[in-house]
Amino acid sequence: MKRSGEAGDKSVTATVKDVARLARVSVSTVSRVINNTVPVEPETRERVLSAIRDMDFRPNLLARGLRSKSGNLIGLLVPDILNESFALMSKYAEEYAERAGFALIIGNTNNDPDKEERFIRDLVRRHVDGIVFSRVSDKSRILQIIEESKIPFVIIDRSLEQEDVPTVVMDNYGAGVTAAEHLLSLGHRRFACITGPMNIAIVRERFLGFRETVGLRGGSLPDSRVYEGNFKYEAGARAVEHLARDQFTALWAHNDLMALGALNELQRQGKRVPEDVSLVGLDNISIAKMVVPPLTTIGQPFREMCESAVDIILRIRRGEKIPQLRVTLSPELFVRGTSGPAPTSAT
Amino acid sequence: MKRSGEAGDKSVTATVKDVARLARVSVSTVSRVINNTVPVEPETRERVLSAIRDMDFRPNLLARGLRSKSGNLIGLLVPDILNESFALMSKYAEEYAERAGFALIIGNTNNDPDKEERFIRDLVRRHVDGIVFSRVSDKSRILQIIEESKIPFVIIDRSLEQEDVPTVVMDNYGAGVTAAEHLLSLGHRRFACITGPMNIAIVRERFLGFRETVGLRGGSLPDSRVYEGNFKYEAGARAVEHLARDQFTALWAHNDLMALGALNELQRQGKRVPEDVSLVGLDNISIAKMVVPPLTTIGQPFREMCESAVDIILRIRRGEKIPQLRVTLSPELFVRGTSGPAPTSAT
DNA sequence: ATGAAAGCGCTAACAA
DNA sequence: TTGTTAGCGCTTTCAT
Repeated sequence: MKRSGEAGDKSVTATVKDVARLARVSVSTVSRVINNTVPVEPETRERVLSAIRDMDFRPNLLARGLRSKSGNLIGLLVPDILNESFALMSKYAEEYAERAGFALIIGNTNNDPDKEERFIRDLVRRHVDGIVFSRVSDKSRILQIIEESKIPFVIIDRSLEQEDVPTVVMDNYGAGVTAAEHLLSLGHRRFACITGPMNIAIVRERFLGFRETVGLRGGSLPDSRVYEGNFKYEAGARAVEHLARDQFTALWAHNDLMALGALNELQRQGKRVPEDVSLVGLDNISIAKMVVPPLTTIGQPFREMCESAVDIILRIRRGEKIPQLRVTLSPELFVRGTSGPAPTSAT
Repeated sequence: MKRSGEAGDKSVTATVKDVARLARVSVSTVSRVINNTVPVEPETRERVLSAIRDMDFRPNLLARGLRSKSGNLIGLLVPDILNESFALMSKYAEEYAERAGFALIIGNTNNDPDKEERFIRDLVRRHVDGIVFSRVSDKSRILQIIEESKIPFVIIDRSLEQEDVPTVVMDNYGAGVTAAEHLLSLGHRRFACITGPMNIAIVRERFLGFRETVGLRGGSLPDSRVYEGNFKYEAGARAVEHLARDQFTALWAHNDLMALGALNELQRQGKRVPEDVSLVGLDNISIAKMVVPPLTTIGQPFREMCESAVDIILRIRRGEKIPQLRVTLSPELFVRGTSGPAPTSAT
């Protein structure tokens, strides 16, 4: 049995053809009504719309995609969906994509360059309208695949050495400045820092902003008080063990997980936070405000970053010129319980 | 300029037609080689494969989907991607889907029934091969849409009143039994419980398993020591405030977030954990092992659940009969630092 | 074992 | 303003 074409036949998905028949117009007119491309006689238009309603017609996105090269789908690649920051990115990106009439297909690359490549290839085969990705690997091959595909793309949260690629990032240098200024304003002079992996560009930027600001304002941050971590909780604890013999009153960790690990180890050592040591994190993850004392931290502007990323994709797609290839957004400081005045005894 | 068809022309995506021309066969033969449908002369096959390699040909999934009703895509709907448990589900589901040759499109419904419906409708329009979803709303409309679409689906993690729907869940009753038995074996007799919202079926099951086991083995759990929470951190703290005047030595929270809130409030009240009160959670989220003392908890078998869910989708798709409509998997107990022997003074 | 041709459901020339 | 028609790139009869 083929489709019957009768009104009210909702059990089988209706097609433009069915709608056309019911509305007594051609399929192209149906298409015109759906897509608002060229004007249609109001009366005809009404007939079509009513037929669409009657049959509960919804255009097959595969057919549309095949024909018009747009399936209203945007791909998002994140390195680790278990990381709350990336889950947040997924959430916001999806919200903005939906608002613009696009669905979002999320790929969790699991920090695996091969998987990242497989994902990109899959997205290309699905002819997505754009790809937003937080890049993990530096294999230029991936960038090449995506550039060849002519699919609009934008890199989010991690910046590339290359400058000619659309990118949306937090002002990482600024985050370092913010952390330093907050602690300096509380009277601290002896600083320590737990960084992320130094081979990541944004990590170096964060550190630079922090160290330069500390230096400029008379604080001290010798190399012995800098610990290179890996963004994991355990690294924070290890860092504090490592820094234990050194005297410092202010500590900035490059993410909240390491800050939490550091907090835990500081307390285990009998140090009071913030009375003996002030601590600042970065990310503003949800547990940050649950620990005791609640963590002072810097929040990334993920909402704005995602909005901007989706917006850039849509602009490129429409053939618009992008005013600035690199969008930099400001971090936000959340002052809570782990930062306080520098101990007066410390000189 | 149309596609050139020359070997090595990778800048424009090659099509079956290009491959056919290069291999000097018809497009149908190319299709046969790709899909291994009917046997192809080894020599011809080699020619085709080599052409595919040369042109870096990858079938357009929209075209394939349009024609064969399968775009190798499975949809996953979760109520909140920020919830680590659902992020974990996304991760595992994606892994198993990829292993089976499918991509996963993740939808974050944000606990919004309307959004859930929009998502389902979108997935239907994309003709996905299956839908896995952790259901939020009880609007039967959604189930109706998805059933009408004839797309294979399975409900994961949340069970429905309806029995005739493919479902994969943890044994929630068993989780309650496990929690109770662990605490009973440590000598506890005076129990308390922080539950999730009682209108959720799995919450009632958890509670039932806990209460029945406690009752059967001579423990006490009066209604005054049962607090209905909402799965959030703050609810755990509130619960403990509420239960404060009551004497209990063992507390089970229906998720880790509430357990952590409870732990925090217990410590604030000066109660020692586990010396005065033993505490058990559920979920085994990553921070569970980071707090002090590390949280004893029950882990959901998400990995197996996702594997099973994807497997069920694929079976239905192949037209196989599902042996059991409802798959129930066992939880796992992780004994850590928040549970210990009942205080001897407590009678 | 292989090829020719039809067609999935849609959009976009091109005509009228 | 509307209809006719030709594909998008693939799979799948139906012949051979």
